[in-house]
Amino acid sequence: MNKPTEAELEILSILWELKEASVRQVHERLAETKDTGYTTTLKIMQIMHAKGLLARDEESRTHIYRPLVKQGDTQKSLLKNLLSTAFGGSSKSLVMQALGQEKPSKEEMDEIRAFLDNLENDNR
Amino acid sequence: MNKPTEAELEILSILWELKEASVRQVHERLAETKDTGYTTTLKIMQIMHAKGLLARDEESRTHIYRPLVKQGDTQKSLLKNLLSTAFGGSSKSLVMQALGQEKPSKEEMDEIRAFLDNLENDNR
DNA sequence: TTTTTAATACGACAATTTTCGTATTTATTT
DNA sequence: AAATAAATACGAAAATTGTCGTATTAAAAA
Repeated sequence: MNKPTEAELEILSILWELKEASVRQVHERLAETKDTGYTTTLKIMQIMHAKGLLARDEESRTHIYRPLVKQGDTQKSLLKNLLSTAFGGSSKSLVMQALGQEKPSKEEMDEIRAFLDNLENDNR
Repeated sequence: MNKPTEAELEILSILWELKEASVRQVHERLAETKDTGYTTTLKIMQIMHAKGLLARDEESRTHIYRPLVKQGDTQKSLLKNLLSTAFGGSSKSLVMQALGQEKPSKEEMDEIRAFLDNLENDNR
């Protein structure tokens, strides 16, 4: 399980949302926040395909790419890494920092509460 | 505010815990999980010092380093980045993944609940 | 059918990060 | 004092990542 690079993660993120897309579509989304050329996006997506991070459908001239890694799995491994390097393994402090970052809606908070309650009973 | 590199973060992490340490002390901790030479650790810490990430006391022959960036600030910026790239901005899903990762103690869970309650009243 | 447009392939360069060898300096031991 | 040990300084190579120019190929338009 190789950790995706920063640029790869940006692309994965777009594909997780769109499910599938052409290089151009991805590039256009990327261009909103970044200022790099089309061929750069293309190249990175080709590399990701070679690495097994993306599948691609070559039927039509415009290739269509899909993510091959699950968002959840990637999230899990990135968090695990961040937890140990930056948070000294304390999920509590991570969680509180994250909540301070972006306030969730009331509904989401309730979900989190429910999740906490489950966790407490559940013995792992 | 530059994002520390992976190797820098590992070192910061150790220094946040120890408050201050020599290169050798840091290197010995690093060596538990990594297999790189002493001079590599030294070099990176020198670079970090040059960048203003670490302070160093040169009184004795063995220099003593201290972190100059706060753990909280670094956590905040890393989380912000991760949140937008890997979690589509949803702090809820980040929080739930993190909780699933490492189950906090009962006390910690209560703190999180309290934090949630505060957050809900507080309007930001 | 010719021209233009839009896509991929590929290689090479640039930038950043990591790694370490070697020299030098300073302290400690014999 | 000489030899040994332990530290820093420094530069350069290696590895990784990001960038793009140019060639080629395929489709669409004229």
